[in-house]
Order: sequence, then structure tokens, then C-alpha cells
Amino acid sequence: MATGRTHRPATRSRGIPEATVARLPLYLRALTALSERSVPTVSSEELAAAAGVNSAKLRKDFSYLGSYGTRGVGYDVEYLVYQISRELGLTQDWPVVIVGIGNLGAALANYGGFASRGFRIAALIDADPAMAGKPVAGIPVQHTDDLEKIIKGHGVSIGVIATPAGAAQQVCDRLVAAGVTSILNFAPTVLSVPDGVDVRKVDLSIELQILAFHEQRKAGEEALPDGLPASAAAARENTDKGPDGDVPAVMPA
Amino acid sequence: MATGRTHRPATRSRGIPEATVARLPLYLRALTALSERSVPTVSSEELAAAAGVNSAKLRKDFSYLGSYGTRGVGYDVEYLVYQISRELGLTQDWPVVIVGIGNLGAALANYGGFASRGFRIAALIDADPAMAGKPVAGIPVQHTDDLEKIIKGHGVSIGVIATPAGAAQQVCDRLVAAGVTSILNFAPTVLSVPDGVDVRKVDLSIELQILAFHEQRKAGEEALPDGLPASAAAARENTDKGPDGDVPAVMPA
DNA sequence: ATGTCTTTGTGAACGTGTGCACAAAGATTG
DNA sequence: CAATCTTTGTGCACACGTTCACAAAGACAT
Ligand SMILES: NC(=O)c1ccc[n+]([C@@H]2O[C@H](COP(=O)([O-])OP(=O)(O)OC[C@H]3O[C@@H](n4cnc5c(N)ncnc54)[C@H](O)[C@@H]3O)[C@@H](O)[C@H]2O)c1
Ligand SMILES: NC(=O)c1ccc[n+]([C@@H]2O[C@H](COP(=O)([O-])OP(=O)(O)OC[C@H]3O[C@@H](n4cnc5c(N)ncnc54)[C@H](O)[C@@H]3O)[C@@H](O)[C@H]2O)c1
Repeated sequence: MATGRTHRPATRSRGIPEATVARLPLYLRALTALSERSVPTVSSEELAAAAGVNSAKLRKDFSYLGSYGTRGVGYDVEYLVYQISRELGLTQDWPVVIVGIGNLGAALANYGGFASRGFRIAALIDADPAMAGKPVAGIPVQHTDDLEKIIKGHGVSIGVIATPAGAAQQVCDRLVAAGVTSILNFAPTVLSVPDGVDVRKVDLSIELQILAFHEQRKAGEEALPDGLPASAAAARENTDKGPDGDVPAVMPA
Repeated sequence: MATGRTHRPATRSRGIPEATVARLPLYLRALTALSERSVPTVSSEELAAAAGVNSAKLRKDFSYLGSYGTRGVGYDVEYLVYQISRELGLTQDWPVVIVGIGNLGAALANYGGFASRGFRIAALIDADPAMAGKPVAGIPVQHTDDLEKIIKGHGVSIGVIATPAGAAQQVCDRLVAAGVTSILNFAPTVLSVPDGVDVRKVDLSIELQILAFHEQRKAGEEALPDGLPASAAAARENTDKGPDGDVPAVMPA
């Protein structure tokens, strides 16, 4: 998420905030569920509850797309599903390649929710010659040597990287050189890409570490009931190591 | 970030901004790499480059933790690794359970970067009786019936949900009732949890859809001011066909 | 038509995050 | 010790995001 902000004077409401874009798939999911239950219309309050957001936020989000609601009634479910799908570019099918068919890559390939949302696995690619030709999720794995040919042959613009971290940048470079302009990276590495290429990352460790941070905070707060956040301040004070750093300067373990 | 009622902004203590917390693991990763190369000190500029962020942002982030740098020199790598680890609560080992040992759950269990970052897989849990006792990643899978016993026995406070969407809320409720207060959710559902429980989600489809949005914008910027009639909307709603895929989120009435 | 009732769409206030730019701190050199 | 050089830590301004609160739009009943 570092796409150079195209400073568009907003001729029309064409500038949808990034935070809104990130929530559209959430709305779409909730709306699809309603659609399957043949619910004709939904209010911002109901839909917001289903998507787990504030209703005012939802209404403002939709206002960036246009005025698709009816006052006093709500939103037409089918119509909104279509509008959001169109906005997200899901009315077309996006061919996707997955590179690195190990534990994670195979799980991704087997993931059903992939195809049901506008994405199609065009190819699976791995560097291991022993894997070449072996089918995973019904799709034969192809060798990295053919990466460029595969990308260009299928007109792939979205790539998923599930290789070890050490190989990720190299794979990324090849993908980009072959024409991929959007990358979803599962490897724990920072990827550098040229302007115009989007990278999003999914990192399990980071998520867990964020949870651990809050978990620790919760555990420390139990001591003082309803009190002021003196503990945090005190803990930080400690780091003002005295003249002789009594705090170990080396990490244990 | 927590789902459910967020009326209370969660004790906005003298705390570290959420955006900063989310970057600390990134810094930690970069610092660990430097540490392994025995680099003694690093400047904000260098470290920022390695972590893929702006150096001013990095310095401001660190300023919330304390004054750990030396002007004219930079930051002591080992010391900073320790301080960030401590802040994130990684100086202790967090036992984690994974519920739902299918394609994804098994991949997560096999993921090495788990243990190397302060987390330990305490148990693997699945509802399939056929899986009980079978080892995955060297750990025998246990049945859901024993979920509460397992959680309490190991003092687990972090749970990972990798079940189908339809089972996620139910699993979540049981985890929370058993004492789990942090959940990492891979199922495409909005989880409701009581106050005090943190939920973070990882959703592949959402990431891909966000990429598709930007991809579409990049590709089709030449024309199409749209304005499609509503009739076209009704004509195309055939996008859903998930035979099993993910069970759509149920709406709380 | 008129009135009432529901719910949208949005202006405005507020909160959070980002990045510039620079004074101050400390290392280092002469 | 003073001068110089490097790099931190942060004040400030601005951009972005969230939430409140309410006028206006439209449905629906009478
Ligand atoms: N498994 C998880 O749950 C998980 C979680 C978070 C992050 N990750 C990350 O995802 C990545 C993959 O994890 P995994 O568990 O599947 O690892 P894995 O070792 O099982 O699979 C890696 C695959 O990548 C292939 N590969 C290696 N170099 C390649 C190259 N240059 N080009 C193409 N393919 C190449 C290997 O042959 C192998 O099949 C790792 O970076 C890991 O850190 C995994
Ligand atoms: N595989 C992926 O790459 C991927 C990507 C994104 C999201 N997801 C989501 O992750 C989840 C798991 O995906 P998967 O591909 O591993 O599915 P899967 O069907 O392979 O595995 C699901 C596992 O959960 C177990 N399970 C079902 N109900 C349970 C319950 N009540 N308690 C405990 N265990 C239960 C099943 O026995 C099975 O082993 C799904 O919600 C999926 O939508 C998967």
C-alpha cells in the first residue's frame, strides 16, 4: 500500500478513500449472505451490524460510490451487490498465479473461496523440479523456469508469493518484470517494487505479536482495578536506566 | 480493531498508538536480521529502509517507547531488540491453540516462524473424530470435546481459528468462555466477542479484492464514465455458485 | 394532499496518523 | 576545550479517518 497518490482534483466522486476500499469486501460478503437468503432490502443499521462496523461509517462509505439507497427504506441488496462488485472490479475474472507450492501455497490453492469471488487460479508455480507436473487442487504445478511464459500467456496481473522469505524478492522481481502489477505476499519480508505495483502483505507472526502486545497489557492492568494507567508509566520509567545500566543490554535467549 | 461493541475506546491509556504497535514487529524483524549479522548499531535511516517505512515515522514510533537512541550514532541493535520484545510481550512464551486442522490449519501448524518468535503451539484441535490422535507437525490433534480442558490446562490466552466460516462463531464462543482473550481469525466471518477480547482477522479474499480494485483502476482509466441502468444489475447476479466454499456469515437478527 | 414516520446522505467536530524541518545532544576531531 | 559533524527526538501543520447529529427525502397511511 504505497501507491503514489494520484492527485486527482476529484472531478467526480472518483476518489474513494483507502479505508473505504478495504471495507467494501466486508460489505459485499454480508450482502451476498443476505442475497442468498433472498432478503430484498437492508438498512444501513442492519448491514452495519452484519459487517461489524458503525452505521454512519457505512453510509459515508456508500456515499463515495453514489446515492444507492432509498430514504425511509434502505438499500436494495441485489443492486448494491452489483455496484460494489463493479467498483471492486469483480465483474471480471482475475487470473492469479501462486508461486511457492509448499504447505501454505497448497492450502491457498485448495481454498474454495478463491474462485467464488472473481478470482481464478491460472497457474501454480514452484522451483522444486520434483513438484513439476504434480497436481495440487487439480492443477498441475509448473516449474519456475516457465514463470515469464505463464504470466504473459495468461495475462496474469495478480501474483501470490508463498515461497520462503529468502526467495521472495527474487520471485517478486521476476513477476513484476513479466507484467504482474499486484502482489499478495505471505513471506515475512519487505518487498521493494517499482512505482505502479501494489503490494499487500499477510503476516501471521505480526498479527500474533500485535495480539501479544494487547494481551500483555490486559494482564498488567488486572492489578490496578479501574485505576489510572500508572503501571504503564512506571514500567516506562524503569527503562530510564540508571548511571549503570542495570537493565540487561543483551536480550535473553 | 476489536469487533463487537466498541463504545469504549479501550482505555486509551498513556499508550502506544495502534499504528505504532502494528509496526513494532516489522522493526523487530529487521533488527533481528541485523543482530544475526552482528551489526552493533543502526541509524533510523538505515533501519527505516530495511523495514520499508519513513525514518521520521520510525523515530517517532521509538519515541513512544523511550529514548533508546544515541544522537550522532543511532540505536544499539541488541538493546533495541530487547526493548521492543519486552514491549510486545515476547520475553515470555505465549501458548497458542489452533482450532480447525484442515488445509490452512495444518499449514499454520507446520509454520516454523511460529516458535521462533515467542509463540508455542500448545495444542491442535479439530472436530473431526478421524483426526484425533493423528500427529500434525509432530503434535497430536485433539478433539473439540476437550477444548475447554485444553485451554485451561495450558493457560492458553491466544487462539487461532481456521475452521470453516460456519463454525467460527461457535468455536469463538467456546474459546472465549474457556478463557481465551485474543483471537486470530482466518475464517471469512465477523466474530462478535465480549469487551476485553481482541480479534484480528486475516482474510485472503479481502486482500485480493483490494488488489483487484487498484488493478482495475490502473488498467481501465481511459474511459467508461459508467452510469449503468438498473436493468443490467438485475440481469447479472449469477456470480454466486459456491457449492461448499465458505458458508456466508449469518446475520444476527 | 397532508402529515407522520423511517432512514439516508452529509456538514462539522473531533481523533488519529504522517512527514517536514530543525534545535538539541552527543560523538569526534583538531 | 572549542569547533564540527551526525543523528536523534519532537513541535507543528496537514492529511486522513471516524462519529455525531440532523435536515431532507421518500414511503406510507389517512
Ligand atoms: N505456513 C504458514 O502458515 C505460514 C504462515 C505465515 C507465513 N508463512 C510464510 O509463507 C511462506 C511459505 O510457507 P510454507 O510453510 O508453505 O513453506 P514451505 O517450505 O512448505 O513451501 C515453500 C515452497 O516454495 C518453493 N520455493 C522455494 N524457492 C522458490 C522459488 N525461488 N521459486 C518458486 N518456488 C520456490 C519450495 O519448493 C516450497 O515448495 C514462507 O515464507 C513462510 O514464512 C507461512
Ligand atoms: N485455505 C486457505 O488458504 C484459506 C484462505 C483464506 C481463508 N481460509 C479460511 O480458513 C478456514 C479453513 O480453511 P481450510 O482450507 O483449512 O478448510 P478445511 O475444510 O480444509 O479445514 C477445516 C477444518 O476445520 C475442522 N472443523 C470443522 N468444524 C469444526 C469445529 N466446529 N471445531 C473444530 N474444527 C472444526 C474440519 O474438521 C477441518 O479439518 C475456512 O474458513 C476458510 O474459508 C482458508
